[in-house]
Parts: sequence; C-alpha cells; structure tokens
Amino acid sequence: MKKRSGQADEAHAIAERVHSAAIRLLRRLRKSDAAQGLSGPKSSALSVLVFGGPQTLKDLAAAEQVRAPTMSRLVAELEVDGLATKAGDRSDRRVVRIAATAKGKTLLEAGRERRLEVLTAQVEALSRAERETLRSAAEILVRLNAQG
Amino acid sequence: MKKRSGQADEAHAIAERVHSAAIRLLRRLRKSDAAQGLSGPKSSALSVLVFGGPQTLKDLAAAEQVRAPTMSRLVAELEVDGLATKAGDRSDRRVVRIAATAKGKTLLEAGRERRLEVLTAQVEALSRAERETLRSAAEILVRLNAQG
DNA sequence: ATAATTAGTTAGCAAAGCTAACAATATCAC
DNA sequence: GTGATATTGTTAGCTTTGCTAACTAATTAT
Repeated sequence: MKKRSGQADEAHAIAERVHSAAIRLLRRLRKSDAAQGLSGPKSSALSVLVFGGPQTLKDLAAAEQVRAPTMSRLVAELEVDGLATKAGDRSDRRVVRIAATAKGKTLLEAGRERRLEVLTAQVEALSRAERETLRSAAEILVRLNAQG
Repeated sequence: MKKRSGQADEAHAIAERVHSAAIRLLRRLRKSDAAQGLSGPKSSALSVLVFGGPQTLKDLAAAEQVRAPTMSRLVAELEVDGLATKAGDRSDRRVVRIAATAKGKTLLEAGRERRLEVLTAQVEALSRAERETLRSAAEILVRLNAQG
C-alpha cells in the first residue's frame, strides 16, 4: 500500500496520463513515416540541423538526447542519402561540423508535412481554447525535458 | 514555397511542438527504465492487462497499436518472467487469453512508479494552472489518438 | 614532454518493430 | 457434410535504433 499526499497523487496521475498519451501519439505517427524515405530519428536529427543550423556531432547528439555513436551512425546514413554533410573544423580538428544539404531541407519539409498531416488536421479541428491548451502543454513539457 | 491559411499554419506549428515534446519526453523517460527489469513496451502492455483485464493477443496488440507478432513476442517474454499467463479459450480454440499475474501487477506498480518518479516530482512542482494544462492536454491527445 | 581529456568512430549486442509464411481452428457456401 | 475462406496466433528472418566498450586522433593541462 502506497501512501501519498493528495497533491503528489494528483501529480502522479497527470504524469501517467501524459506519458501514456505521448506513447500512443508517437506510435500512431510512426506509421505515416515508413511510406516515405525518412525515419523518425533521422527526420528529427535533420530537423535540428535545419532549424538550429550546422552543429558538431556532440551537440547534435545532446539535442537529440542520444549517445554519440548513435548519432554518428544516423549522420553517416543521412550523408549517404545526400541529406547532410560533414566537414572538419579548421580550428579544432577533432570536431566535425554537420550541416543539412538543400536536398535535406526539402525532404525534411515533405517528411514532417506528411508525418504530421493527420495530427495537424486534427489540431485544426479543435476549439481555440483546446489548441491553446496543447500549445501551452508542449511548452511546459519542453521546459521540464530541459530540466533533465 | 508552401502556402497555408493562418489557422492551418498555427495548427501545424502546434502539431510540431507537441510531436517534438513527446519524442523528447519519451527518450528521457526511457532511461530510468533499464535500471529495472521492465522495458517500456512490456510495461505498457502489462499495464493494459492490469487495468483492462485479461484479453486476447489480438486485442492486446490493437490496444498497443502493434502487430500481432510483436505482441506475441512481448507476451512470451512476460510469460517467461512470470508476469503474465496465457490460457486457451475453450469456446474458440484459436484464441489465447492473456492475463497479468499477481507478480506482474506488483512489478508494474513498482515499474511505473520508478519510471515516472522524476516526471511526477516535476509535475508536482508546477503551478496549479500548469498542472491543469497538462491534464487537459493529455485528455485531448488521448481523444485524438482514439480518432486514429 | 607527458598525462589527461575530449571528439568521433567502429564493433558488437539487445530491444522492438515489421512482413512473409505457416498451422490450427472457425465459419460460410453449397 | 465438405471444401473454400476467415481468423488467430506463431515462427523465422530482416531492419532500425539504441547502448557500451574499445579505439584513434587531437587538444589541453601539468
């Protein structure tokens, strides 16, 4: 028997629901992915490159909350597909600067578009207040995620 | 160049943010998982069994938005660990009824507890209004997910 | 100059998803 | 009833994505 304060109990219930909703959302979106050439993690990494500009592998891995070897491989694959480039840094020759190519940017757009098509339509059908709730919740989560 | 109505544009931006927040949240939570014996998908499946009662493999797979072979393996692993049982149905001998064991229920509790510990603490530290926002957002997402 | 740290890669493993192919049972058409 | 078709679940084998451990190369600190 667990004993908790009312507030902690409420927080726990909210955490569970948010967690569960996130799991199901991603599983659902994953499906519209395969149809096209850009998997979830690759799309996400490319997105960071497009919107955050060229970065080192380490930073990219950190942004994606993934270990260096994992990102190293993802980037290698993006490079093979001509979606990103690696270039050595002159001042510190250990680091590799990774950038999205024009092709990468284009494909990213198309990919995220399709991936989020259904969700976007659903969000559009919500009331103004509900949309605002989602937007605020996303912001809160981003903040919590950053906290670690 | 994409052209969109202001409202669709807003919906798209919200969809992106929600998506991104969900990705990062799950990546973060996944880490506190490994420490213990119950991975994300297994924990989730077990949860369905505990809260939804015994089910056929097909229903369980549908609830988890996963294909039958995937669920078949997850259940087999849960069974090996003594967390779930499979029993044939007498009236339709094709189907297998899957149920959580007492051990499974206990472990599920402990698992989700630990998995959500950090998030719960963070949610607890939020303002009342922020907590309410998260709760509402989770509800909205669950509804959208159910729509397909 | 040498030691320690940092950035990235390679190799090899595990988890979780998929499809294709199959066995066993149920249901339907006739 | 019997043969064709559906459904349920499993097995085999592949892919993707994550990890750690071990390594190289380059930089920084002592």
